[in-house]
Amino acid sequence: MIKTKDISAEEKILNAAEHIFENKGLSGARMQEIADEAKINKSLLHYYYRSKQLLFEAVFKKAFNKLAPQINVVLNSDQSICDKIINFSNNYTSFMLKHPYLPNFILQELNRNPDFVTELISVDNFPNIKNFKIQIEKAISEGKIRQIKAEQLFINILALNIFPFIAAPLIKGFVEASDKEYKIILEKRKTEVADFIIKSIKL
Amino acid sequence: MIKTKDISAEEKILNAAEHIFENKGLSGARMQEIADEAKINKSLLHYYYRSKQLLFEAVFKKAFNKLAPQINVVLNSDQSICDKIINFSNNYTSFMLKHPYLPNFILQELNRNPDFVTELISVDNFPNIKNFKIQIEKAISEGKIRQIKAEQLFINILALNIFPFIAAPLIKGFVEASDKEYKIILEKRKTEVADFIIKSIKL
DNA sequence: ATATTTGCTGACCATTTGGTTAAACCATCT
DNA sequence: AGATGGTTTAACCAAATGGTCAGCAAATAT
Repeated sequence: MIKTKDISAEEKILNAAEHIFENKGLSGARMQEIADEAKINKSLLHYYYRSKQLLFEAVFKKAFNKLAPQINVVLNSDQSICDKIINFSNNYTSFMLKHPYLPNFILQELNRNPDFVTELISVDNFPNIKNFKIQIEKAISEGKIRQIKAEQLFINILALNIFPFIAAPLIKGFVEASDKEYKIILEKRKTEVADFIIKSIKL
Repeated sequence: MIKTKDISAEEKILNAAEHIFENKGLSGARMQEIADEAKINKSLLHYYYRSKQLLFEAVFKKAFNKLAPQINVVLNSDQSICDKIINFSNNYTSFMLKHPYLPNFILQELNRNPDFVTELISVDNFPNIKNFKIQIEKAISEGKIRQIKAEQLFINILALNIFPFIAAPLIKGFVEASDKEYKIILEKRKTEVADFIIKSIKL
């Protein structure tokens, strides 16, 4: 039972908008549908957020701010490379199993409107590869891992962890897995992915 | 100079629809916009394709039929595992550099409407993991590669190759790469990815 | 108690959008 | 030349959609 009584209308709207936008995208979502889900009048959407575009941006930024910290653990924490890979593969997959819509939503809208990235970069602590690059180069020169570009390794880490969520419907088809079976496959990836990466980069 | 005179209206429509749908998605695309791009009257869209939904499905199926054969090279050809990985990483990236919109389009619309997969499975040679699974299990028992589930390896191969295209805008932001620089990174992945995978699964 | 601000709603509006229809156009056949 | 059948277009339409506005309700201030 969710207490809907004691959360503000503004919050109810944002929650409803999250749900609808994440499922249907900016252009597929309807203001009326969001109002219905929030169980308030459509006018109230505009009262609090002025326009569909602004409501969407509020939702998008909220979503992005859920993901950015996870990426930053890889790029800007003081863990060892191995720990980063192990922890990220574990934590990210756990998190995503609870929010499987998120990566698809963010990537989709970012592809639709690439200029949006420029806006994101300027604010907050937008993930940046610099520190990670230094760490990787140091580890290579110290003989801890094999020669590899930080960018390529970083892309690989993201790809292996994020892609299974974005491509879920397709992969389910290829491997003939039910929702339940696919969830098991994803669970196994928590350790499988880290293993896979480390086996590839160790000397 | 493209000869637009000698291609049929039906074809012009499909080409225009491809372009618009791939950029804006089903709900974001406008019939009028497609008509404008095809330089024909909007009514003609309905004359040839009846409805937006049917036009979209024609575009989607055409797109999917471009991708399926590439996947099938991995799943259903008689190459060795290594060759498959090397060839797929090389061919797929080359192909995608020419059609960078494709994977995003397909995955997006499949996520929006997962039942669509069910339809796809029934027709044509929809990629299936069975043969690949046999090949992997044989290679493991023969001591050619380390122990690994075929599903997991397959997901990894797809993830490493496809993800960089889907997440392009985001990654560009993280690694501070221009379009040109990012393209170079992708070019390098043609061999980089195969290397990465093989290093991980060899004994 | 009354005034004033803030939260919320129903009715309404202009525009957009997918889709239809009747008529014009045009090549081919008789 | 005239009939025929496929192709193309302009004009139109009903429904949907984002958005506005005047007013009601409820809280807060005076």
